[in-house]
Amino acid sequence: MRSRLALVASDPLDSVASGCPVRMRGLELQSICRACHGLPPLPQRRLARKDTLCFEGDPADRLFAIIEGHLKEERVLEDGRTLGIRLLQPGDLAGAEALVTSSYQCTVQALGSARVCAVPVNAVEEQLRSRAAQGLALVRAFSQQIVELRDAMILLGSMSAEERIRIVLRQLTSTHARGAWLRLPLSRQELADLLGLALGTVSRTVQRFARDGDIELSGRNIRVLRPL
Amino acid sequence: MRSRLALVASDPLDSVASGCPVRMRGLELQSICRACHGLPPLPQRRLARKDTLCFEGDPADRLFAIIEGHLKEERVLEDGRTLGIRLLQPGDLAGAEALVTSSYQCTVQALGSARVCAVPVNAVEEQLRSRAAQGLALVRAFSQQIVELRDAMILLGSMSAEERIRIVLRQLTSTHARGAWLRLPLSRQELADLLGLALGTVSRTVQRFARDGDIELSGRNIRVLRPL
DNA sequence: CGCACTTTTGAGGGTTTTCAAGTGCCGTGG
DNA sequence: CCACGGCACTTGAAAACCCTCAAAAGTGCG
Repeated sequence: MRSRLALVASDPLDSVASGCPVRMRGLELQSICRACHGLPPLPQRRLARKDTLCFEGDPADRLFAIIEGHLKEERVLEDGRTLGIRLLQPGDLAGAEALVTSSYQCTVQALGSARVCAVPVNAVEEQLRSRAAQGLALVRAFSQQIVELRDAMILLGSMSAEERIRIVLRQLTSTHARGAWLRLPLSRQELADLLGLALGTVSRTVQRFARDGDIELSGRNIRVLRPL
Repeated sequence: MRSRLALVASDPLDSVASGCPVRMRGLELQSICRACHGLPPLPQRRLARKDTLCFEGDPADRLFAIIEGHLKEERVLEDGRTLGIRLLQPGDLAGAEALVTSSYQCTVQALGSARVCAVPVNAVEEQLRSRAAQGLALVRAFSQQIVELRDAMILLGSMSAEERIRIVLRQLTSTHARGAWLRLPLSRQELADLLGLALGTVSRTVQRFARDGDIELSGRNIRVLRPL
């Protein structure tokens, strides 16, 4: 399948479009695409685990589009605790607030190695003014983000610890076959932050799933035995 | 001030723009504006308390723009509980999911009498294709909504009952002078749903604020004595 | 005035947090 | 090669917080 794709994609534009999760969503923001074609300036950034794309309070001048890898969007509270907002996957956008605020309101950090396009906001705005179709694509992307944030609110506002953890585990393992081992991209603490729980609660609950035979654990590696 | 406005606004377009909270945000979605000028078809809807704009699961074919009044966006859970997502005020948009989903994911209900524009999604999309500037305005509106949803997540995910209630009360009373009486647009139950708390907890906590002398209560009427 | 609805208030119980100690894993350096 | 330290994870006990259930009091409206 992969080789077939390479054969078919003789036009570099098409090949990029099929491989780039951002463009596959219909978004072709000016600078992103220039980067995809390998022309300077390249707004792409490569990140290693724990590298940050932006910190809360930084001047917000870029919109980020995830090309590859997993990242998290989070916020540090006055008392030092951290609350995760959402997980970011290829194709997702971060830093939406750059369009309405002068500083970022979240920290975006890589969970593993990742590749991201950092598009200057004024390039986005310019693009929106000149190419109407882009407006629709970006509006759709944001609309999707709104839907996801509401789901996260349901999770935080109405579910027990067990339900929250079950849902995230289901989500994180959804791409793998039953019984296959996979390494979680998040530590227990990061999971706890994402779910608004205490570290201990996450650890205890995950262990209980394991005792009940739903999953098998080996440190950060996990294997789903029964559907969660 | 009101009479002065009427005098100045000789041009109907201007008078509408200054009076319409949606247009004041730079959004001039086709059908909305036609309605504002009093021409048919009029997509405006008038609502009384408890009237709903849409139910979860309804086919999602319109975007709603709040012209007047307060509404709430909420979701009913499988077990029958209700979780509020956010409060809607004039200028806010609801039903963003219409751009990416075929059915609404929330119920939008009026807290008091309200007036709303219901713009067909395909009119919005048409507008986005033909008038690039609209894209930017709509993207900004959605971006703002994302920021607000993240704030709501912080509230649900990391704050105590007392903090949550303090914040909503602060927000609801922010437009009034200290010491002035005002009627809350929400019942205790609705407040509880919005904050992911139980009715009893809300009532108890609000009473405690009153005992501590921060506020004075008389049923659903409230008066702030000390800054919350 | 009475009815329906909302709000207050109490007691008891369950879930989650906090705090703290212990275990296992892994890379570094002796 | 093994000892060491750091880090992530596990586990326990007590306490805090909030929920559930239930009854009584208050409020608004016909």
